[in-house]
Amino acid sequence: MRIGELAAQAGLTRDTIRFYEKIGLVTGRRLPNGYRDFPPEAVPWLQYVRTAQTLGLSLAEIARTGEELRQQPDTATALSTLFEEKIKVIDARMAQLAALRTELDTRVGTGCPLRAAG
Amino acid sequence: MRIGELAAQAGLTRDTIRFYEKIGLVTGRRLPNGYRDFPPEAVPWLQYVRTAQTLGLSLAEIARTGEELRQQPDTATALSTLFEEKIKVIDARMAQLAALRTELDTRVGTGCPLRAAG
DNA sequence: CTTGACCTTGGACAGTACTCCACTGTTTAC
DNA sequence: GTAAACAGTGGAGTACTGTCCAAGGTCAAG
Repeated sequence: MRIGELAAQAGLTRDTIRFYEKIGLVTGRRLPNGYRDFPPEAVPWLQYVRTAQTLGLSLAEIARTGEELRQQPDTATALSTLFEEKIKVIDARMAQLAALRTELDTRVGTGCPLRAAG
Repeated sequence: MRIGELAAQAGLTRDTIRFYEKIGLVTGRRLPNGYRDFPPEAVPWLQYVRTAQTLGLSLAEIARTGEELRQQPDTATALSTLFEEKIKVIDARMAQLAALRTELDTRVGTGCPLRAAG
């Protein structure tokens, strides 16, 4: 798959994919003419990258994840472990938000002291 | 309150507060000697800024919130409205995370196709 | 009256995540 | 065989959110 098709399928620009390749977030082969050639798995991988980004992970962290994945002998197990970890991250973040929500909720109607300070 | 005390109470550096002032996120008067002088309300305001940041709001958006607050005649009501809106943001984000969690959950143990694509 | 803590400004620098550009080469369609 | 669509490179530029520094002014304590 060439860069244009990957870009279209992953919902990114070609420039973004070249940037991702530069920082090691995706890897691909080269065709004899020099064009990049990506495996089909690059599509779900980039979708996962998006997912991980919305979790607040930096691209560097996500790239590290990819590294680890490639070094695992049992990829399926490694993936499950990875997802379980991500779920923990989500749970922690949701708890954080819930606490924030409670805090704001109690402030509604109280007129707390933020007046004119901004 | 001078900048150092505000920084200490809000858990920020002086440089950060100067930066926030530059982008209109906090405002203060000046003492005759040129030192910045912040009102006590700046402390909870900056704490709110932190809160809003963890909600994923940019500093520009938060600054706009502050602007709006200052233009409201009934600040208590305006604040309640504001908090209610933030709670909606939280709820939306939590729903998003919950969906993500479900997605990852179903993938655990299935060995889906991310193999070696990173 | 000096020392040290605190304050000022302006500007440089950093890290993240892109985004755009010019210029050039390749492939595809007509 | 030529034009359009696609690909490559290198490098500059952008937006955001700070962080650090140098050079200097202010103030309280001893």
